[in-house]
Amino acid sequence: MPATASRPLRRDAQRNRERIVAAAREVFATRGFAATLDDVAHHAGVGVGTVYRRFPTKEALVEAIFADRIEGVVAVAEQCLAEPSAWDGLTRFMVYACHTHAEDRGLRDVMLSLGMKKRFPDSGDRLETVITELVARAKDEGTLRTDFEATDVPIIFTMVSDLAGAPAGAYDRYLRLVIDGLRACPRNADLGPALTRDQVIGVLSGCVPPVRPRSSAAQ
Amino acid sequence: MPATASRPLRRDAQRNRERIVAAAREVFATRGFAATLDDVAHHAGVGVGTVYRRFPTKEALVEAIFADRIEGVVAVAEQCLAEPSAWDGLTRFMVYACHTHAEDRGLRDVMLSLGMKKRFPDSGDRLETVITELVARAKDEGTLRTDFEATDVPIIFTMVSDLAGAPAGAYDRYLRLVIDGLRACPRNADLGPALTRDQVIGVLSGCVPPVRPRSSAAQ
DNA sequence: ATCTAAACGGAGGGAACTTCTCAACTTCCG
DNA sequence: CGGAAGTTGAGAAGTTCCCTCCGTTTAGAT
Repeated sequence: MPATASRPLRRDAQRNRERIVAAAREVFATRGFAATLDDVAHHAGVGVGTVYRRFPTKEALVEAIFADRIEGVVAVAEQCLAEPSAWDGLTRFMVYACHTHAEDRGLRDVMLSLGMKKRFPDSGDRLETVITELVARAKDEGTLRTDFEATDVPIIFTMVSDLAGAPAGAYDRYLRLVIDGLRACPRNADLGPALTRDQVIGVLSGCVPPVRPRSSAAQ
Repeated sequence: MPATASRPLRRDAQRNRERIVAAAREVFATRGFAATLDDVAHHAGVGVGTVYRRFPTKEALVEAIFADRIEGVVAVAEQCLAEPSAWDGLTRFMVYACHTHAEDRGLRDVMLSLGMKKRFPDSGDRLETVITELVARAKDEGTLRTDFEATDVPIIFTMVSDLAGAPAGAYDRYLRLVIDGLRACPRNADLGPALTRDQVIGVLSGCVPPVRPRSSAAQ
């Protein structure tokens, strides 16, 4: 699916575009939004100017790169809804999501900023709907503790994805630990009230670096 | 306990020193290591030059401010060892530590960087010893899952302290969730091998900003 | 009241980062 | 081969931040 193809790119330009996209995927995967366009350009073996010719802003590059990945995650989430066991569906989704976050820090950054609806608002909506459903079904089933809420899911993603840079399998260990705490069990502590959607967004925006590193903090 | 008091400070200097310390505590508490000395100076109502006269580097200020706090945490940890129930001792320590982290982001940053032994190496050693003991006792007691290790403790601190900026009580919710996953329980998943000490240090250094914001990433 | 060493302030040096531009050059392709 | 499309990479312009410098103020002893 080429971009708005008003005219086919010259062959070398096309080749460079592909190089840029490939390099950007790699660089964003390891450094997340913190990656710079100089990095990307250097990695692709082209000048920065070339990157800017193809993608007017860093934001545009991010969108070009992650659109399909995000859709992929949403698709998996929707598949998980079809799982016969609601518990398995929910946990399979969480494991899958954390796995992608650990593999690709850029994807993590995009996904965790989905709630703000600045990028990919449609995918964001769909994902929210699915997660809400997944949680509701698992509670109905009786396997998920009843004081768990859909808003907890992205928070857990944030917590676990701290470990993205860790040696392979580390995030897995802690995700399993957390999931073991999610089971309905009489010995469980009482969690108290869940965070509201807005509170979650507040927390997440503190954990995801902005695409443009300029602005820092309010007062 | 005045610093190496070769000569008593002039009264105005002493007053300013105290103001600086107080302001630094506040500013570091909210912004962590990311706080700037300009911030501190402004907050204290003095010029930056005054801060530098009293504390030769930012590092020195950090050490002056957090030495006693760190010792306080270590002391609590040691008290927790005396708790009759090993489980209560361990969890009380974890809750306490996370509480302090949520209240004071600077303290969090210091504590999580303790393992590198650059600052407060003695307190760091003592804390490590106590945590190891706390974990061992709870496993002996049979209340803590046997695949949990002492190296997991600081990682859990990191995960939960992501939520430090969140509305009051948020970190509490997720800490309780994680702790519920720590109980020995036949239904638990198998966690697999724990992280080594070095791996933990690697993870933590990725989560704690450096005091000096210069260096970013290796190649 | 005077005087001097101590303390002060805060502009700005310098280093490290960014994103993004532009004028000079190169490559493709009809 | 001519010219449009593409490339280049130094650097403009903007951040942020640590720390220094030095003219000015002031505490406090005489």
